[in-house]
Amino acid sequence: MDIQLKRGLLEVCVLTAIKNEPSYGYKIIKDMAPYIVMSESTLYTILKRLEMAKMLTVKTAEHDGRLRKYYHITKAGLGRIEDFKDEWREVMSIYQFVTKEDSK
Amino acid sequence: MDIQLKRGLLEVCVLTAIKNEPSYGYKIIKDMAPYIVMSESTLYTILKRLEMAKMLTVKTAEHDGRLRKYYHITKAGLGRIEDFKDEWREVMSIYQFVTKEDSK
DNA sequence: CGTTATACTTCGTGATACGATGTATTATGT
DNA sequence: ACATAATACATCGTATCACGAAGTATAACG
Repeated sequence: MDIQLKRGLLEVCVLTAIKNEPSYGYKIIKDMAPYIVMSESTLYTILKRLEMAKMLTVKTAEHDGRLRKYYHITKAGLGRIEDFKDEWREVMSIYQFVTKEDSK
Repeated sequence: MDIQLKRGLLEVCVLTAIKNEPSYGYKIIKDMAPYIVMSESTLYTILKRLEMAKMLTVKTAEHDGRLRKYYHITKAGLGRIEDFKDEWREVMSIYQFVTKEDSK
């Protein structure tokens, strides 16, 4: 998928992936894979960015002797998803501009 | 509109704006304004990029004593629009992932 | 005669997705 | 038993790209 097209979607996808229950990096990538593929470096960058923006919080926990960082969505994070949905109207209007058969 | 969300759309919008008839920078911006707002620096950067990619060709012409650079779409440009439409399936699948009410 | 509209250009900057690379541990296969 | 893959996270450098700012120039308008 075109990288430019992904740019507006990745953040919201990550938030969506932790919306219903907290998750951790490795699992987020697997869960999103059927919809959108992202590299680990991208994911962890985004997670850090979302944490800085207080859209999620992090809790480190041990699982089978291995550390996992669980990401929990915040109200700001949920708000970000809603904003995205609102903006989608504009996106669809642009899509229609592109797909409408010639104005002639 | 969120700048990241625009990234995957701008190029295709520009191509769409010259799809039915050749146009020039200033007019393209005006024509697209109802759908998507872009600055002049952005547009001219994109036009140059699309020219390099041979998705459009340029013909300078005089109009009322002022120069205008008319941009004509090429087959590659039309192909780019079609590719975009194909990719839209994926985009919509992502949108549904984001908007589907909780998986519980 | 100044302001706005038309028309295009260049420069620097900030945001950001990605590949490459690295560190560790656990699981699987042969 | 030993190698390979899977799990899990982190960091660095790079390329792409939209944008604001600033500039050049002419025409139209009031």
